[in-house]
Amino acid sequence: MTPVTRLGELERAAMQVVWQAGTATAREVAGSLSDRGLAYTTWLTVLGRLERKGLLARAKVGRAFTYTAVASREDHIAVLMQQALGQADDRVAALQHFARSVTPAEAEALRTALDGLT
Amino acid sequence: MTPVTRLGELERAAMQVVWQAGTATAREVAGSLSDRGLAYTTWLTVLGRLERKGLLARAKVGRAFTYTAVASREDHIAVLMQQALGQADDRVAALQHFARSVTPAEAEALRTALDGLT
DNA sequence: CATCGTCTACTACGACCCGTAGAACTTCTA
DNA sequence: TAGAAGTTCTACGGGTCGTAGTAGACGATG
Repeated sequence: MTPVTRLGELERAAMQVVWQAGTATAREVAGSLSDRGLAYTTWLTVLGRLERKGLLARAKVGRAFTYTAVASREDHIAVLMQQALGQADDRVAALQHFARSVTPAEAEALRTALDGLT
Repeated sequence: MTPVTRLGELERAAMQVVWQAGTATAREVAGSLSDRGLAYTTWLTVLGRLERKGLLARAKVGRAFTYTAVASREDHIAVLMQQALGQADDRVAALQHFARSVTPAEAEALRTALDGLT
């Protein structure tokens, strides 16, 4: 199982912007991350790669493309966590270890989320 | 925060062997994974890289080195999961999503693990 | 219609990672 | 002391990622 999602630093940054914005053009992403001082075409390349990887979808709006995340940030993270978990020999044991690594507030949130499962 | 652990396929396989065995020499790892038909020195390189990455520690025993995992598999996995979680904007929301992605049995295990927290 | 600004596609390069392994050096051991 | 076993060093080829230029498409504008 080749890891579904192997992102670089720039790619992750771009995803964050798109997730935050819901939808964004290349220019908006570039603007949002202009503190990095990178060329506009760099972001075009990054967004293109993210699309090829299936993380973003794009649609032409006017003259430009608009990028949207295929999965929500939370879903994406859940996939990553499941991927990590997939390396476990004993998934239950791994989950128990993980449970011990979250903050009390997060533990509480997890508990209620688990209780909320139908 | 540069991702602490970015492993390749061979590296992961070697880690699995070491975790399983508790401690292993290069030859033992090579033997365990001999179905891959790789040269002994390939495994030496892989183990060396894992040591450089801080995942394995080694100690001379007789003429050969013995490799041991620095962290347990479960701890390692918990770190990976936390790393994924670290990309969340809202950790609680991400955890809730994750909770919905585990099997019922795992949910049950998680619940009891959480209840067992002091 | 000619031109300019915007946007995209294509191409590229260097750094680094990983799979893969040979060559050479060290060190027991018979 | 020669051979076996083990290790270190070096290296190469493919892939990913950061980074960006160039050229081409398309629409607006005088």
